[in-house]
Amino acid sequence: MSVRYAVLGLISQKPRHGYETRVVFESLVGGDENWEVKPAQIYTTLDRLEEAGLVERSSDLGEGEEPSRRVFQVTPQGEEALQEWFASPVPSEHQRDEFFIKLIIGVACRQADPERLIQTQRVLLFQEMHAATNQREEYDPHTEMAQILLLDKAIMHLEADLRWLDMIEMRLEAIKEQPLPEPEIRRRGRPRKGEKGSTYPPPEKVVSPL
Amino acid sequence: MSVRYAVLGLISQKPRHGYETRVVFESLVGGDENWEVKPAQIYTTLDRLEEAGLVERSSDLGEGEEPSRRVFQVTPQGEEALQEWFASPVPSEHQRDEFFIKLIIGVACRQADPERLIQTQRVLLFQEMHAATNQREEYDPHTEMAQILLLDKAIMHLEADLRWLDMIEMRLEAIKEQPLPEPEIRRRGRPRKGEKGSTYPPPEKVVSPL
DNA sequence: ACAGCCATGTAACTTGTTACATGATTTT
DNA sequence: AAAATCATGTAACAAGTTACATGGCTGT
Repeated sequence: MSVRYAVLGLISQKPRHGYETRVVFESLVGGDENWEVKPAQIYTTLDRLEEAGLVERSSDLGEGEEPSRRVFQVTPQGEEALQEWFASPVPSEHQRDEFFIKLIIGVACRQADPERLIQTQRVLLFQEMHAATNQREEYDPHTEMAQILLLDKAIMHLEADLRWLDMIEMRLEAIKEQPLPEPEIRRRGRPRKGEKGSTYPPPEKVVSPL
Repeated sequence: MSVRYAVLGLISQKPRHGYETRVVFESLVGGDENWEVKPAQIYTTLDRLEEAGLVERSSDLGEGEEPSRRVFQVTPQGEEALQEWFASPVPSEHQRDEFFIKLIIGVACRQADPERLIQTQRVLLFQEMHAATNQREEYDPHTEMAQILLLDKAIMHLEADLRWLDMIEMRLEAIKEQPLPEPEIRRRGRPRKGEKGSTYPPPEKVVSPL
């Protein structure tokens, strides 16, 4: 969801074609090693933005140069969508930790050695940490601050993941003893008199506390 | 990618049908509020696992009960795939921070107020932190350790995000002064003699340092 | 018989990736 | 002319979400 609006924003700043959009985006965000955007994604997002009416083909192609490149400019609706995007905060992604589910299921099915799982995971995290801190030092704090900040975030999250791995290891014995839950499985059809309601509740509107 | 193998693992532990898989998975991971899996995803993944030959329809349906439910069991290839999954660590997700790209582009295009962006983001993070810590206290440490651990991870990441937001705020003046980069845009066609290579390099095989 | 409820699908859509074709331009 | 190189595109796929239809069972 982020690339869509990033592309829209870049085009709103100035009409651009696909390649230019990609190159500017990647240089903003430290492309090559950090946040790579595949060319195909740029072109398909441009198509989709155009289809949504947020962007349109620009007829003026600079100085008559550059034929055969589709230059896009933003439409009023595009500007509007962009403002909405700016106005709304970004919710954290839900907690879908693949490692954890692997550990839990591996333990519950007794098909994997938990110590080994944790160890290989830790090795990978250390490698990633190493790579991130090394690369951080290669950036110029003056001209490449964005890249540094992004790497800082990655490093902080890696630290958290490592500490979390320690927490898991400390409670490993307890985890091992946890059996696979056997929750109530219901037949098809309407529940009987005493049976409780759905496991899959309707959206539960959470009202903002502010 | 995680749900695919989670489903495979649960089925390898014992033949199951779609609903049972979903309910067990959610109860493993603290479903309702934490890691929700839509029914549709379970059924489609089951179809895909079957198509991939990792899972097959089980003919024995318990005690002759339960007709009209597709019960699946794992195949030898499924077991194999599962072992591969267990053996390989989970790489951290790449750093694609939507808030950050929003901030950078908003600043560069002078279309958004950075202080306001940061403030609304911080408010949301605080809310999420509050919700997470509150919910953590409602779990029973003995029987719902998995849910607690997942929430711990979420909390640690929220802490990191809040600290990171502080870092960004401290460097905000510097960020504001950074102009949109204007990298070299190349024409189509082969580059001229002196021009440097591609912005989009082939995969760059990184050899593990171990 | 009918209404309500819920598991079980199915279809369409979204974001993103992989793999491959096409086209322009320059070097050899 | 041929090869090299890269931008531009297209098609197919993957994982996940949303919306909606279907079918089986129970209560009234």
